[in-house]
Amino acid sequence: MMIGRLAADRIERRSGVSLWRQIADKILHAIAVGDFVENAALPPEVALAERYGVNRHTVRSAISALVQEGVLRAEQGRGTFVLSRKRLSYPIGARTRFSTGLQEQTSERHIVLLASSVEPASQRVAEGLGLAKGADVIRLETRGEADGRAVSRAAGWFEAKRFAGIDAAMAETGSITASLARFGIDDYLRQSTVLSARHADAADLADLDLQPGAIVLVTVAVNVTPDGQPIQFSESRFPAERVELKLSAL
Amino acid sequence: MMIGRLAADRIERRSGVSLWRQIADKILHAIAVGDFVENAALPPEVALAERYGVNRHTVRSAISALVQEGVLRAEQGRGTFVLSRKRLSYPIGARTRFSTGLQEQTSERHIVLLASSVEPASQRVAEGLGLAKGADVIRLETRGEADGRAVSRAAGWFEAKRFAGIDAAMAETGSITASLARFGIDDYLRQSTVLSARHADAADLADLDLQPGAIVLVTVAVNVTPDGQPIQFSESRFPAERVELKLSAL
DNA sequence: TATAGATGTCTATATCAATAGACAAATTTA
DNA sequence: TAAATTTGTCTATTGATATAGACATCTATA
Repeated sequence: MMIGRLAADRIERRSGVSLWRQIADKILHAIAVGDFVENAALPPEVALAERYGVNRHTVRSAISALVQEGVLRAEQGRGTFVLSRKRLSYPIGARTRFSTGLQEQTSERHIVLLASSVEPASQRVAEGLGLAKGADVIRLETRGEADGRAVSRAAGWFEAKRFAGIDAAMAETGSITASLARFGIDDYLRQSTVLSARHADAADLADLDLQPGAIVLVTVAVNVTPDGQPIQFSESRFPAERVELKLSAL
Repeated sequence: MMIGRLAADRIERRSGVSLWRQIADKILHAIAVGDFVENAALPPEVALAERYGVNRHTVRSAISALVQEGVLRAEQGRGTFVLSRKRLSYPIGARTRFSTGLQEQTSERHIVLLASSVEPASQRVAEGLGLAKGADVIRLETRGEADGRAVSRAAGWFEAKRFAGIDAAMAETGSITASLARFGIDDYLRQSTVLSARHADAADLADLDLQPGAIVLVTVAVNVTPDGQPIQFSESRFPAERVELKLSAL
């Protein structure tokens, strides 16, 4: 049998994605995988240019974008250095909680409530929560942050009748778990999670402080009480360059 | 409290991703989400141009790329029609199997063995399988296809000593489950799954028949026997435009 | 059979992306 | 201190990307 060929470090031209963007992505990937080590210097520009088969100026465009993003720092005469940390590993399982899973990887994390509103349930929200379409639901828009970096952006929907005032509780406690506890929910489980990925749109870019072209992981999930009552429908977006999802307790 | 603003259907300029590529991605997304319906006509080019705030010719570039990909069909004088099907929902859970989960969504699916080889275990493979680094492992390179479309591309590693000949079994049966059965493994469980997403690299583009700029979901997983012995370490890539991952039995 | 509405083709122009080469400026090393 | 290495800046050229407008061609419909 033949031996599978290794994936070449090559670049696609005329693809609608500029070479400098592709190379920036490769450098990000190399950092995430550990090929380029934190606090160490990247190979010099001429070496990278040869490695990727492009002009040195093209490599410089990629590097300058990553400097802009805060991933690299260039020093004239010395080299270009990796600043960025490794990706966080966000656990997803039966008892997915924001804070708990990141405890060991970060020194600080919290959830910010960006906005809240009452609205009629859309088709999918109604289905997820087992309500009639159009029933009143409360929507909470939140951002998760860890060590000063945005790591998630989520919308959560709750039945308005049952959870009236959860927006205030969330604003006060900064925790979904603590807010639900005020409504007598001491425990809840992840019933289902659907996962996809796409390019960040304009809203993601602003919310998660990303650069155009970035990728977001998207989860759509339903949380239920231990006896199976749906209590929360949510859609979360994670910046793929900063977060990987670790599916646990399967 | 303020009401969260809706994500605008807007476009990023000077991002390294050309406008036509971004619009092609948006159209793909709209199809996947059901905004543009299968077999129906897209809005006319001038309407799309206005909607996305670009020139009609830019929309035409996006459409012509998708026609090239086989997603759309343009007919002069009539309109542009959606050919592509919805995304498959690939289940991931304790008993993740390729064929079983896609049965109800597809009329035909199978796994192709592309290549196999014996190699020394890398650090992560050795860790995953609980072997010493450098121990001989068998690598199987496979592609999953459903209704004639590539839906996954995977590399699987098995301990060479214990599973000698699994490459031949795989070539013959076209099934990991059936091949493992020949070695006395009647059941196995998904122990862990780590998920990430990135832009498709050159290898992905060729293997999964994607266009540059496409996104792939990547899972790294370990399968174990019911009593916890690791038997398979795998890295799978799924084209995000064709597949979403449904995490079940959490 | 006109006419409106849709895609297809052409020309022209401005800007972005990529390559090429030369040299400056800062830092490290011999 | 001199040389080598590395990032920074500049000019120039080519091709891809995006906009703009005019008009052709095909289809469905009033």
